[in-house]
Amino acid sequence: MRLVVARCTVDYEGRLAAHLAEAVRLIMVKSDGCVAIHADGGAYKPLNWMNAPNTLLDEGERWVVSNPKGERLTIDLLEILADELHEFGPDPGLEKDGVEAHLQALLAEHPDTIAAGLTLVRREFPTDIGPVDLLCRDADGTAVAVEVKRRGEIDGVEQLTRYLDRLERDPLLRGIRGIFVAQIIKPQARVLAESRGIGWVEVDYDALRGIESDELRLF
Amino acid sequence: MRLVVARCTVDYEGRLAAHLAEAVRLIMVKSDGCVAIHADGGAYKPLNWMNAPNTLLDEGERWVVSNPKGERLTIDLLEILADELHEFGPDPGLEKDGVEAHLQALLAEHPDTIAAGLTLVRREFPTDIGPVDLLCRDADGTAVAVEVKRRGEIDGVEQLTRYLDRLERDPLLRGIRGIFVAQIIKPQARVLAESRGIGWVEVDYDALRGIESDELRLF
DNA sequence: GACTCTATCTCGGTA
DNA sequence: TACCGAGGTAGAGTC
Repeated sequence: MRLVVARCTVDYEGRLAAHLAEAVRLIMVKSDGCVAIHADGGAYKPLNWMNAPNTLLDEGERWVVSNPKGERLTIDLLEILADELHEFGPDPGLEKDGVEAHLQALLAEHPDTIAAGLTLVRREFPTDIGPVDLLCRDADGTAVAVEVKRRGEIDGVEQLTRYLDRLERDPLLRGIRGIFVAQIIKPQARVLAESRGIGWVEVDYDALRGIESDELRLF
Repeated sequence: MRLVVARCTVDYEGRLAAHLAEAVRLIMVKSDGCVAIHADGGAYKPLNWMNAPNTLLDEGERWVVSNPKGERLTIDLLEILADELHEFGPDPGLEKDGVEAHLQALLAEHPDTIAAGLTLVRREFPTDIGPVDLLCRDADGTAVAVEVKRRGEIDGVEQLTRYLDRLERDPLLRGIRGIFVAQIIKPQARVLAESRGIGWVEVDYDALRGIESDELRLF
């Protein structure tokens, strides 16, 4: 990784046009060629960047980074304050725990925490516009499509509505109803769900994990 | 900005749990206190980060960054390869050109490029579920709600549908129709729009800019 | 390759 | 402050 601290101006031409007036910034060039310009504040997101694959043309006081899509990042270096190269070696990468996929897996194991009597038919049940998170049956044998989100917002209700629309056309699933499940469901999403006859349930992730670990303890 | 290159392990506990096994990485500490851990490859996004406001507790070989929301980032430094401090000064920030707001402004100036005879009533016309990009009238005096996107996808059609649903309840707007406008509209979005009686138009951003600059040239 | 959806989304606006 | 919508969304997974 090459780290350059320099007074510079930057121009990006591509999906939009953007300009950075003169200031001191960090220019990070990673070993895969991607370039990021950071200010000393704000978020983790750089002011400007160029992902790999690209080609960096180093003309000394001007760098031009361009990629096959026709995007171009031009960096004019007015004063270089530091320029260092570091060897990093490989990175094992990030291990995550607690994202939507995990919540979905927990719910698939314990569908009755969504609604009493619910049993799982299949996870990621396919439709022609994408897979439904959980397809279940309730105690009466009625099909139930479940959409799982970490945070329940209006988009999720729209998504479930589209799935229900498709699934209703399948004779085996006729009469299907929907349940929107999330750790927190925003008021607007609740209202929209209710107005469409879709149920909604807030689930407690930590409680689900608790059930899981209790069961593991039995073995 | 403090730049530390170190062999380290990192743990994040907060909105999820995440762990980074031992490797050499860049630890960036910006002057507003935010911390980002970068690998030497991949995208511009750091592996782990903590935004301001937060507090960094430096215990030498262990840093603990915590924030008021209860998130915590723990960095264990096994070997420090570089540790530098740079003064940056203020940053004038990024100037952007060519985003949706600009497209909307151009279309508001030239509503007839959307459909012949269209005149603007108001930009950002309010409804109780959010503002419609453009409210217009066509040559017959019929109200027309226009949703503008840079890229036309299914979400935009859903959004416009919700607005139309609301606007139809206003006696002054009864009979309102919708037009979905974008630089590129995906086939699925077209089909959905058509199935709901919503019109769609692809507009040429550069051509609109051309009209604009031609007009400026007259002054 | 195209499409879909998640994200510690981030970021900016507004009420 | 919370809510809402845009993003050069990026990135992963699937088909």
